[in-house]
Amino acid sequence: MPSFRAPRGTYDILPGDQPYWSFAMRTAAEVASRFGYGRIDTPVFEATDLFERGVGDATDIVQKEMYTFEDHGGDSMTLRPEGTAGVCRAYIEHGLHNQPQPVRMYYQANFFRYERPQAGRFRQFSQFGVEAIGDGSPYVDVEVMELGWSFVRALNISGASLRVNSIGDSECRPAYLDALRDYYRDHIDDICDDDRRRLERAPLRLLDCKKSQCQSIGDTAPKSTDYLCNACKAHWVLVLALLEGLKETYPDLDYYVDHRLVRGLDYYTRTVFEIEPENAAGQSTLLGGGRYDGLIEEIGGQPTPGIGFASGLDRLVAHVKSQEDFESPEIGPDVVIVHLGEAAGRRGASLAAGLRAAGVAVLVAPAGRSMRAQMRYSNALNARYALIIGDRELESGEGSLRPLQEDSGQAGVSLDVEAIARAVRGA
RNA sequence: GUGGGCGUAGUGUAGUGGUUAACACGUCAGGUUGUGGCCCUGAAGAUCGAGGGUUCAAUUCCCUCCGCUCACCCCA
Repeated sequence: MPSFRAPRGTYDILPGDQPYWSFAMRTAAEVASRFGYGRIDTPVFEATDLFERGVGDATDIVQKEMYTFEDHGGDSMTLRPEGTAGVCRAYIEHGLHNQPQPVRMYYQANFFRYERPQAGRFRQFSQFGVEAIGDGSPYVDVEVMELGWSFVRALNISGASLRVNSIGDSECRPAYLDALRDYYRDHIDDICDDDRRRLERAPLRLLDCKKSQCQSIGDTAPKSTDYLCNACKAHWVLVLALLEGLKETYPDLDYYVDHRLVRGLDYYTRTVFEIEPENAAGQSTLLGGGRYDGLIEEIGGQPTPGIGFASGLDRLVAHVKSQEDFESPEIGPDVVIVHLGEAAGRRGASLAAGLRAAGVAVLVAPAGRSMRAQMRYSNALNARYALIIGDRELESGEGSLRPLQEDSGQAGVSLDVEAIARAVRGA
């Protein structure tokens, strides 16, 4: 056994898997820019306070999942467990409220949470997320959902569904929570132990308990949308109307209101949503987000509305990989130089340098191997051509260029960069 | 943090209370004179996760630990 392995909950992405990742990341960037979102990168770590205040003291993330450390100056720092707090911090810090609102930004980055790994859940994970800050209108809510939906669609993931809900705001939520607690207190004997603990600490979470006994109780629990204040109600109604309108463009948009949809972070207000794959199970949420109208103010800015989502790239890539229709490019070098003898080796090395400088992808076969071995090597790398240089070629000044993607055919080519580059590109 | 499953070469697997732990893929080397893919031959590569125990003897039985994995929790 090797003495070192990737830390628990982390993994290596080897060259062979990179095509899946570049596809996902390229798609994310394309979709985001189509919607007018500009990329933002923020630091991997931030002041611990930012997350405690932004994400919420009471959340599991803050309570037990953060990678927190004290730096040498004595400040408490934390590896970012999510993306929104950092983006909002940047919005405030750089005065982005002076730009046309809303400010639309996206990120693609790694995040860190100390959790027990399982399928689709890692300690270092990758997210593509977007944030639209500075406009509280329902139009933006639906724009963000549309963005998320088209991203998942662009990844060729079919059968996904969009769940939406509204959990109100600071105005109307307290009354709803009271109603919810009252309801569950009446059923205190019927719910599971976990739920009894949740009752006071995180009442919203009662709703998405997976145990069957609790499910049926949740079904008849008070609905947040019945407790919305007038402003939240109007917002919600328009969100639904716009969502319905989206179906003109996306007839397969499978969205539905889920009264049990709540989210784990404290900052969410009003609209929340998730996209799940066809066979949802375990850690399957592909994308989740919502509105966070109190967050900017909470971390020291002017009251500013915002909405966004984050999608789990690790999970999305896993889906892409499982769908067999993904064709990997399988790209080899243009040329592998096969050389016999030291003089030919030196000549080959200098030709390789010249060709690379000219933009041709070239490898020199490992020195000291037989010609047969070098040819096998060229073939194994899926090269387009083998350029053979031995004593004969050195003397005549003409190398043998052998196409490897075809059964036969071999031509002489003058041993200079120009001629070889032309021959390789020519075809 | 709590449960279940699993730990044999780089990868995927087989196997047995007892002499040199097997197979496939991969890697490397050969298959005469300088030419790949298929094929053939050979080689390297495993303290059988670690430690302890039972036994004349353990990779195989038992315990502990570690690791991986799935699920709960929570979330992307």
